[in-house]
Amino acid sequence: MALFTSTYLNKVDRKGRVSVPAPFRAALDGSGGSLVYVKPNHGLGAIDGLSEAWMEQIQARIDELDIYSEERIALETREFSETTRVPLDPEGRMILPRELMAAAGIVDQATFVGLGRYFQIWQPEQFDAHKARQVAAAKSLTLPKPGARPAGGAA
Amino acid sequence: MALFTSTYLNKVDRKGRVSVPAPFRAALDGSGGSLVYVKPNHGLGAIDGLSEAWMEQIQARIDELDIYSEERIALETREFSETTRVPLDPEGRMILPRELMAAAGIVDQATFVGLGRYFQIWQPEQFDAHKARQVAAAKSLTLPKPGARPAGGAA
DNA sequence: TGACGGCCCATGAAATCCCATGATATCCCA
DNA sequence: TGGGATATCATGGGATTTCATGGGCCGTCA
Repeated sequence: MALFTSTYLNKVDRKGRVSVPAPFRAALDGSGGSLVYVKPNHGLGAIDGLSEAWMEQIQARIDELDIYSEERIALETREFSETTRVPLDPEGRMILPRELMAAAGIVDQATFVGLGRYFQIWQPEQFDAHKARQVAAAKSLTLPKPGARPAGGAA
Repeated sequence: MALFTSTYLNKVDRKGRVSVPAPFRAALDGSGGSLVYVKPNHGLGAIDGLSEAWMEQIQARIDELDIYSEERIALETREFSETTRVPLDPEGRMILPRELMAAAGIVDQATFVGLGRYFQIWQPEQFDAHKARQVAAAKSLTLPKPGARPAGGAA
């Protein structure tokens, strides 16, 4: 699965269309076709962009939980009920759902941010601020060898 | 996985292209294909060059963390949002992203520095100064035996 | 009918490919 | 082992394609 990396600043035109950065398109194609799943990220005030393959990952993690458990229902609702499947036009553009644009504060520019397995779409200034915070927060974080860390929560 | 060693001074042409030293290319090919991932090294004012295999290592470690955990988001942002996947042309050249060149102070020459598992790209004079400092600092350092050092050392 | 989404076409800038050059390396064979 | 023939490499330039962006037109659905 190709990784989403780097950040790109693109314009949103009058019709609400934005070019998905070509490298992101390639990564999306590789995992299911020319479409994206978008979902509001309420905690961050951004939009999450997911590939078909990643959606399945999320489902797989949810499948670890008991059916009908409160946690599972809450997560299912959060992960899927607000997620929209968005096709790309022949030029590789997507139309951002209006509520998501509004919630993220996006008007005529959008920053696409690669985060490995998925990406985010931000109002440019908000992303700059967010990134500064995250880089500071990650300053002293290290990446242990696989297995060196107690598996988080489920196991 | 072949190691990156030695240092090379190459020209950056008008189009922003630089030849990746042939031995580095060989090492990159061996670990994923004719492409490099580049990432600003803010602490040093240089550019880090990573192989596909190395990036996959990083992703694999991040995959151990809970999705949407604060730690994971911080690391994803730090590791991927500034990292660009750069393909090599048929002659083995790469195009350095403009922001990275600017951040590293590179204009028309670049020093490629092998550092084992990865390499760096420097503005030549800055590297010379850096190297002098490093050699001095490393003078009395030893290399511990495998396993002799506790794993989780936060810098 | 009017808003919206889909398609197609057009444009300039940038990236990519392909070919060419000289300078080193490397090889081969007597 | 010398020395020419052959690769490899870093470099340069021109031609071609991709990419992001903008606009227009048309069908659809309420």
